[in-house]
Amino acid sequence: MNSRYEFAAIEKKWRAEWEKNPVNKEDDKKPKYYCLDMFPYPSGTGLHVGHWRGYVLSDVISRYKLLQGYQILHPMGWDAFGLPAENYAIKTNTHPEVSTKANIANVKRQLHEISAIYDWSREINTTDKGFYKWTQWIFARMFEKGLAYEKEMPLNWCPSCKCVLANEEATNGVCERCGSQVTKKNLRQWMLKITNYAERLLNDLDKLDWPEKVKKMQSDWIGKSYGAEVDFKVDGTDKKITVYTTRPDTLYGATFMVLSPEHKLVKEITTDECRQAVEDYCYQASTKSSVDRMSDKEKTGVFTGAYGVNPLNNALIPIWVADYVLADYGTGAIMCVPAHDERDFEFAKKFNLPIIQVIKPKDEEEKELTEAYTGDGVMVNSPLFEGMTAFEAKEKAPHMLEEKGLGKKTVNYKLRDWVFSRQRYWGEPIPLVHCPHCGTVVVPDDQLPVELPEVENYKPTDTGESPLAAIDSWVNTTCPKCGGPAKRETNTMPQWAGSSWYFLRYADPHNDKELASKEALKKWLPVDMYVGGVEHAVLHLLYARFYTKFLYDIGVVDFDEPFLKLFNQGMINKDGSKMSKSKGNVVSPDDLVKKYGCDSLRMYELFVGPPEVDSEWDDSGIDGVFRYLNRVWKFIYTYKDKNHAPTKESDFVKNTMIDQITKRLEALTTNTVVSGFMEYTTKMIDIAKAQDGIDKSCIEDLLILLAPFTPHIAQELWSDTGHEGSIFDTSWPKADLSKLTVDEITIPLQINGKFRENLKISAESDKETVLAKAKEVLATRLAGKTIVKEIYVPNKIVNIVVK
RNA sequence: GCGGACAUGGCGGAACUGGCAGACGCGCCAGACUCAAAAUCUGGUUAUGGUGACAUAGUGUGGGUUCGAUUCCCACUGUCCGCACCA
Repeated sequence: MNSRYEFAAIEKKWRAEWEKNPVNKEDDKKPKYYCLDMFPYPSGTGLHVGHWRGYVLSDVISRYKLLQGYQILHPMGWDAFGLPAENYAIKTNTHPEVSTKANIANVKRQLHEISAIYDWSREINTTDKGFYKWTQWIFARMFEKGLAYEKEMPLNWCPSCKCVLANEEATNGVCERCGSQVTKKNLRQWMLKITNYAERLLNDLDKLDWPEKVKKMQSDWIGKSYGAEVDFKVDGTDKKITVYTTRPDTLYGATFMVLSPEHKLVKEITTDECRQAVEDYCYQASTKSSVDRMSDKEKTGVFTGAYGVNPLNNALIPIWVADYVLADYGTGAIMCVPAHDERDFEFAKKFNLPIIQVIKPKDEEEKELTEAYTGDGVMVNSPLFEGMTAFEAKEKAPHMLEEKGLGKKTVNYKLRDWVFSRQRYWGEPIPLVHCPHCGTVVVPDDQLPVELPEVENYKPTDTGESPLAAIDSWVNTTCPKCGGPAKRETNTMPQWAGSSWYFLRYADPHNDKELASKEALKKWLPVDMYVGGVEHAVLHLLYARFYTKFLYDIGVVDFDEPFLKLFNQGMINKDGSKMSKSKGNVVSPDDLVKKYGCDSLRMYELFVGPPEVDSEWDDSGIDGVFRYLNRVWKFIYTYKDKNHAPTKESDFVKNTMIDQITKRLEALTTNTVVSGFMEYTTKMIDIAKAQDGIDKSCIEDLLILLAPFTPHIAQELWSDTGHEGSIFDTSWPKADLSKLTVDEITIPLQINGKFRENLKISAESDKETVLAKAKEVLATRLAGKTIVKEIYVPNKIVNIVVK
């Protein structure tokens, strides 16, 4: 054993050994633990220290569970289809297939530097034919079950990516990928009925051990609301307008109605005098981008000339058209109660429409409203709800209206169906064929995968058509049903398609008969721990849950939630902002590994701050853990042959260390795990120095505890201290709690809540003894004062209250 | 606008269910070793006053509950995040 910690040689040696003999072996006698990272998209810029954070954490968890006697599935793969990969290819003028391959090679090299226990025999790649065959297979099942449908509607269109976007990809009216402003384009697209699953996606959140923040984001995104649909007759016609409202209690306060510009009754009810203005308005609304439409501060709108009839009191109220009403939520039409809704209030003020108050705030005089009142209160001017409070009426109104045949109780969701087709080359072809006789026909399973053809020109077009549409030899095919000439669907799937189910494939990655065998799925799934960034809270994580529930429904899997526990690691910032190439603040792990070694960097990644919180990267901080590992090396080098019988002291330190490290690791507060290592190692070294030797088991347990964090040095020292084989074949030590008791305790003494002295006293002392001793110690400070109260919290504190 | 999270030394951060604030690390200062430097080791490091043991103040601001508050409650300020006309 060398007296110096030669990390480079040690790490090289053990990495080679572990490549030959992986420490993680399958053993069906053991319980399973599936620890998964959100698989990366193979980016051209490679990994930085921020990426390491999550990968190190999941590896530490995997190795810890391994030592606890589990068989571990800890796989890695590539999310390689989709816009990021394709945009990178276009930018560098390389075919996406070529650039993706090169990027994977580079990122894979970097991942090896982490020395994680990935099972590379299970590596997957969403762009492999053997993989996307099953991505298509799942789509085919959805199509058969009626969950995939085609619809023409105004969609989010990114002019830079030249592609439609799902709602989840266009939050704030900005393209999730490139940051361009999203416009609207009327297109015929494939949709997935994720809304069929809205209720289950919402309710089952309760089952999940996920960060509350992510659950809340999902439930807000699903956006369930309770209310009523109410029918308003259009005066002088036989038509009726159905509105959705969450405040049916305020029905008597409705003074006008608003239809969205896209509402199909707009044309039919508009009077001739108003027709020109309404048509102009609707045309303008249709050309506005969603950003413009949202960012308009002033409300706009036009009167249709028609009137609706309030079903409760037959009052005639004007019907307007305004773009603040969304076509695709509720019924696309609303009743407006300006007295009790902020938006309606603003609109009424601007267009001088009447305001009728139907809720009187409690303990307040009636006065003219200067803003909408949305709180609770007493119902007024509302015969049907006489004597109720507003919130009471809100509860009861849907039912009351239903009984009267004026409306019905309704539930609405903000969640929209998932726009599933993309006008891009680099994605899974949608396995459908359009036949002039048979209509849209799904490609039979035995003809899957529908392969992505190799093309010269993969760049997106401006027409809203995929580049695939230009390849006649690929587009023209025969109908699987009638054998006649037919055309292939030319859109591809969005980048989320593969990642919505990839975690299943790891269980059985080479299966060409099924997406994964029943046995393999039963053995490994669901995922026990999922580690990744919070940016996928409503994208990938929602889609993956939807896919899993669908596969559960058709009997492919026997669980309906894919990820039991989710951990979101925080971002690592540099100089106060997110690392990015353009800011030039990217810290590469490669250099740090060279300078300090993999073990030091792993440990520092965990030490830099609480893992769920964003942290600031400081290069000099790694010196601390590097020094620590050198201290460990020197400690063991010095004392490995100086065994000393266990003492009360050494037992106490050893067992507190085991107890604390385990507790802190279970809580995933890894920064305190590392500080614990430093603290307890120092204490051990002090003991060893004092008695010139140390109980061998102290060293052994320290090394096993260190193994998940710094595997190379732990293994090297394990071998150097005369142990055969892998340290990962040992097991995680258990603290002997009986060794944690002490004879003498130190109790802080306070006077009036302020710390004054410490009292050392036998741990068995009773209250009287402690208080008597305490007063003795504090005697000079208590002289001349009157004791009002004496407080003793056993083993914690003494507080004497004086006047 | 609505909703959520957070606020502790020069810096990153500890403090379990209310009980010695500042663990651990970085940085800095001093000392040891050295011809010297690096590395390493030892000690110090919230502020103010004092040679000193010690005293006083102190966890964004103002209040409250309590013997005792970084921790609980109320109001405010600031930072970050999510949603954003969802009727």
